[in-house]
Amino acid sequence: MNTTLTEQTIAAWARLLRVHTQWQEQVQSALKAADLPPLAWYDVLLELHRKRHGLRQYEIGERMLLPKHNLSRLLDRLEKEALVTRRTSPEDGRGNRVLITRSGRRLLQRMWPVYGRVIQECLGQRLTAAEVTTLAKLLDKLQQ
Amino acid sequence: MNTTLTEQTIAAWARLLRVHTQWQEQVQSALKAADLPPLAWYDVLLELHRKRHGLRQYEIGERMLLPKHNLSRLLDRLEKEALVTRRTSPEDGRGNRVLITRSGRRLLQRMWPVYGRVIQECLGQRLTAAEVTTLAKLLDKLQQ
DNA sequence: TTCATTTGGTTGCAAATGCAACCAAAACAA
DNA sequence: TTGTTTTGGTTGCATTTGCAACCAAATGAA
Repeated sequence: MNTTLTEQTIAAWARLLRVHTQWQEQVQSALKAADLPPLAWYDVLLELHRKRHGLRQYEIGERMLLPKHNLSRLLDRLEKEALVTRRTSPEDGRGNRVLITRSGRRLLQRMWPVYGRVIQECLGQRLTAAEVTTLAKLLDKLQQ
Repeated sequence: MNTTLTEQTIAAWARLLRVHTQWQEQVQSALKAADLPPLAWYDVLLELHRKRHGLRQYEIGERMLLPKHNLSRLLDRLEKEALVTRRTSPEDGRGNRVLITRSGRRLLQRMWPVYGRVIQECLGQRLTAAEVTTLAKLLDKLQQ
């Protein structure tokens, strides 16, 4: 097992952090320019969109790597805008099941073009298809 | 110019975001466990450490991709802990020049081992040297 | 010179995040 | 059964971030 930190490793690390902030800026400002809510809303809605029977709150938290108290209040905001509903869970009296609403799906559809365009501009356009694949593979190795 | 967003591009994008959050969690919790301040403090101090004559505030902001109001208050906190000093700039009456203090450098030295270890664990250890180099190159293409 | 514009930085207020404590239901143990 | 621990989720409070307005010095135009 290699324990020596190299310059290349530090460089890769620093670049990933920087790329991430740039992307974040691009996405958020594009969304704002289109008068759309922040990216986190999209993430929640997308997770829910995929599951016909909704998700438990903790499941969303796991998928999004979001601490529970944080998610709790994020859902408060989404619920206030009627984009999701919280229904007390039949299988577990403590928790609840979160479902996306019709207008939640509509919002998702309005956000995707804006988001997708930024992804293409920041990533798709700057690398060849082969490079993108390589990148995806490397990042996959870094997960979990 | 390629304008079609592929599945691979979306996958790479999503993975980078996820890897970033994981890293962030790892770093911050390691720092906290060692009773050290957040990563942003390290970043500022490192930039200043490299420049004998300090930096203008806006220069730090550019390097860190941090909005100015945000940086302004970050420096307030650092200054309150005597890790940096703000000196009114001789060359420009509006701005100021920020310098690292001796204890700022000491803090940097205490933070680095903790930070470096996480970098090695999350990145260095998980890829071969060649892969790290490839990753660094790809990320470089994505910058700016 | 004078006036308008830009730039570097700060501040007040609202919104979001982190932390710790909390509550109630579920799971486990005796 | 009863008592303890764990789990899912919420809430109060402090810290941080974002936004917009602001100030003063610098730059540029007339």
